[in-house]
Amino acid sequence: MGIKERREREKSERRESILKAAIRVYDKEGYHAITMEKIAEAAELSRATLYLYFKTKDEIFIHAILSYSDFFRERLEKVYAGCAETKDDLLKNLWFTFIEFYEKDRPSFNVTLYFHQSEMIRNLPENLRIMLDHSGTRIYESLSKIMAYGIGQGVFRESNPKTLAEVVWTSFLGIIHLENSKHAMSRKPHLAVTWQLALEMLSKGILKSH
Amino acid sequence: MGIKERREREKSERRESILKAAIRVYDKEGYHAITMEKIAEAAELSRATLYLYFKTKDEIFIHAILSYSDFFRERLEKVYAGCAETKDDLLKNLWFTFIEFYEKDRPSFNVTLYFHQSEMIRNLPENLRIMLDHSGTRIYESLSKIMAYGIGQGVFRESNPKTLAEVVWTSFLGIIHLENSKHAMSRKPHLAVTWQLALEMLSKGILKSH
Amino acid sequence: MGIKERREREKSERRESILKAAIRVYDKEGYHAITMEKIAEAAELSRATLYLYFKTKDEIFIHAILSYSDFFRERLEKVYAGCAETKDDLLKNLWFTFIEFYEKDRPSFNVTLYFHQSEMIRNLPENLRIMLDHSGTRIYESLSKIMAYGIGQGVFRESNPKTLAEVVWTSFLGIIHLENSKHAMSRKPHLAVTWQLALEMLSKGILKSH
Amino acid sequence: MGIKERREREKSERRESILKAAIRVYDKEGYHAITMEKIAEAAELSRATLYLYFKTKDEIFIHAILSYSDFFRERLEKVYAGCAETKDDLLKNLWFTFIEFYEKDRPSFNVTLYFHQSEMIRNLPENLRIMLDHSGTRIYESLSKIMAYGIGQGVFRESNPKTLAEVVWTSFLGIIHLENSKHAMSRKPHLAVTWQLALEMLSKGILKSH
DNA sequence: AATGAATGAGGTTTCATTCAT
DNA sequence: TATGAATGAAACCTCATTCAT
Repeated sequence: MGIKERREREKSERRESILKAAIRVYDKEGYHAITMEKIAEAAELSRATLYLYFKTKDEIFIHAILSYSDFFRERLEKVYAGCAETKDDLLKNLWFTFIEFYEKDRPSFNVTLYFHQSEMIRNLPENLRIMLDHSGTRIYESLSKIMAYGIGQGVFRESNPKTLAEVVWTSFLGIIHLENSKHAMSRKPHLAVTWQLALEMLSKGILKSH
Repeated sequence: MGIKERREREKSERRESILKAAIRVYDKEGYHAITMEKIAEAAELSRATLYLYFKTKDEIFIHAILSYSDFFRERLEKVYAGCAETKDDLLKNLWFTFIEFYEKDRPSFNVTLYFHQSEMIRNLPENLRIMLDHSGTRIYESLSKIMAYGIGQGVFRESNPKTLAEVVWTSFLGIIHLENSKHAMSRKPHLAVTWQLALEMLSKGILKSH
Repeated sequence: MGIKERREREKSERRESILKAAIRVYDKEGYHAITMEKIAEAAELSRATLYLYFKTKDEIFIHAILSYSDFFRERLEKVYAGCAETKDDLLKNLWFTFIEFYEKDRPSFNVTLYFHQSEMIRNLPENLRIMLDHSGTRIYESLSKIMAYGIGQGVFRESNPKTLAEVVWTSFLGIIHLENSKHAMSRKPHLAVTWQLALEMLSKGILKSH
Repeated sequence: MGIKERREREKSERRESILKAAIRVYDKEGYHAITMEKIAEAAELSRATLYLYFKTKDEIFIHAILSYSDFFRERLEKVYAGCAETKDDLLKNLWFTFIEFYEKDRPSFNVTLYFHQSEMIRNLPENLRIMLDHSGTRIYESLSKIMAYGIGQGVFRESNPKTLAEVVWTSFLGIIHLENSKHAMSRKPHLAVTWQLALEMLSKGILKSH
């Protein structure tokens, strides 16, 4: 039935708009300042209505993260699919994919980062924690596949692909943590420069002689 | 008079014990779960007494962090002082200093990391934010000095010392973020392994041919 | 739509009932003893609900006062409107209006008196202080108009109407202060007698002809 | 013994200085803002020391008031003693005594006024309440004597002396309440003018001959 | 489906007062 | 005598969540 489908679609759109509203509020005021009231306001709905779409406040954010993470994973899979063509530039390519992805939707990226902290995770109910864990794990799986490919092709040094994935990805995230911190301190950001050097150092190593 | 000095000492010890108690609570339950009540309990004092030593809850943590950071900086200065003897192993030496420092008092390290998030920073009153900022800045200054030395000695590749400091330090922190997250997810940690590989990759580079 | 109007009306009634509850609590226990808890109890609501209607505790009282003062001013305006008929009895008429008004709702009168103390005023946030000031000022304006009329008509002695208003009104209030004090001391009140004499003394002096 | 007496005297002086400190704090910040801490600071003593001289915070103020009231009563008794010489100017003389007394030490006057409110009285423990009541009563006794004299001498109209005392005294106090309120509202005071008119109005009415 | 109204459960902070030295 | 240190008792306010319409 067309009607039923329309209903579904509308419902789905409404959910989506709530997620966007939540992210918007986070971006403007930070997690602490977020209240259901503010999300509702941003979504132009009433507080009570939010509960028709999500059971709890945390659920809203987890869903926002999941959808965002899925999107990221798809992007990584594309990188993997294009590995053959990239070859020597695989690391560089991956790194730029990170950057591009971050730049496209910083608020969502930051929420995701924020919820992946132990502090947040610990306070999540079991079911949400598991969902979050899965989404994180899948990212690493995709990354690991790429690493494994690079190692197999002799592009990357011999090493455990999973661990290598962690090293590269946490290097990237570490820089973002730092820059966010700088931003909050009202200090000048150096994102591009730091990323550039990080990539270089990861690529060729910090030590001059090897 | 000895009495006055004893008083001073006791007061200082009491402050210290409150800071420790706060860290302990954080370690066990996380920031969200912390209440003055719980800190008081852990310190075996009444809630009101805490306010004799610190004006607000955040102040407690900031002071804990400052004292911890100072300690770290001293450690870094020692590394700097011993640069000449280290020479080629400078990066390795630094990295192990990080690890050693982290291992010695994880809870304090984690609190520090936690408060350096934008989320926390944003919600700090001006004065505490500035204190926190200073302490962070000084760490980077010490690190930068070491980097500058390494670059000057031809041990490290030509690069901006400050940026290099950021790259190395955020690599380290990124891994800790990851491991904390794993811990919260009840997953198996690989700290040592990841650190090891990260050091290797930073040292020699990820790419096989250069 | 009728529904919307009903909602509005109910909301307004609920506000009113909270104001009444607050006054009731004040009357029974005095300002010091008042807590949001007690007001809530008296209004048969939860503490949190009160905050849906008023932002702070003081706001509750200020609104009670404002509505009461407005009412008083209307009453004074009626006296003014009827000045012509009253003529020689203007002062007496006014004085009985005071009494009647006081008698009708002592608790509200006393709250108003209480908040007009410097002590209370000083501790009010700017916005509430201004509201309170306005309401007080308007009372004096109405009174002054009446005085001006009386002076113009040659009923009252030549004098500054505003100042005359202050003299008469503070005479009345002074007596109430005294009686309240007696009441609190569990001593016998003499309100009627004192008022009577005060009026007499004021009359013989204020009236031009004797 | 001289030593014992010196001790007594010092103790008494110390008490006095605490009372003064309390009044000073009240004058600067108002009753709400007063804490034992602030009084102690103003008296250059420690908080605990205050309790060596006064059992509770309220006791401090009550004693300040009592001493001030006694002083006032003495002043009134002098007026009474000089009644014969004053004769026709008795009311005027009395009124100026009020003013002079008020002007000499406004803070003390205001504290006294403040504590004579029902709100304060109600929250006083039995014993202090009684002390306060006595002091107030004695003032009225003195005033009544003066009134009775005036009536007896045919200067004042025939009336109940006690009631007349109340009328005159509350007229005066009412004006002070008003002026304090104005002050707190940052509005221009008219104390002198209002007093002047009040006296005039009271005079022409109170005096038998006109 | 949408919402206005209501609430329970806390958390931070302040202060008068006590007590051991 | 003087005081530093400690505390119990409150009070205000916020917010996620539920419910009746």
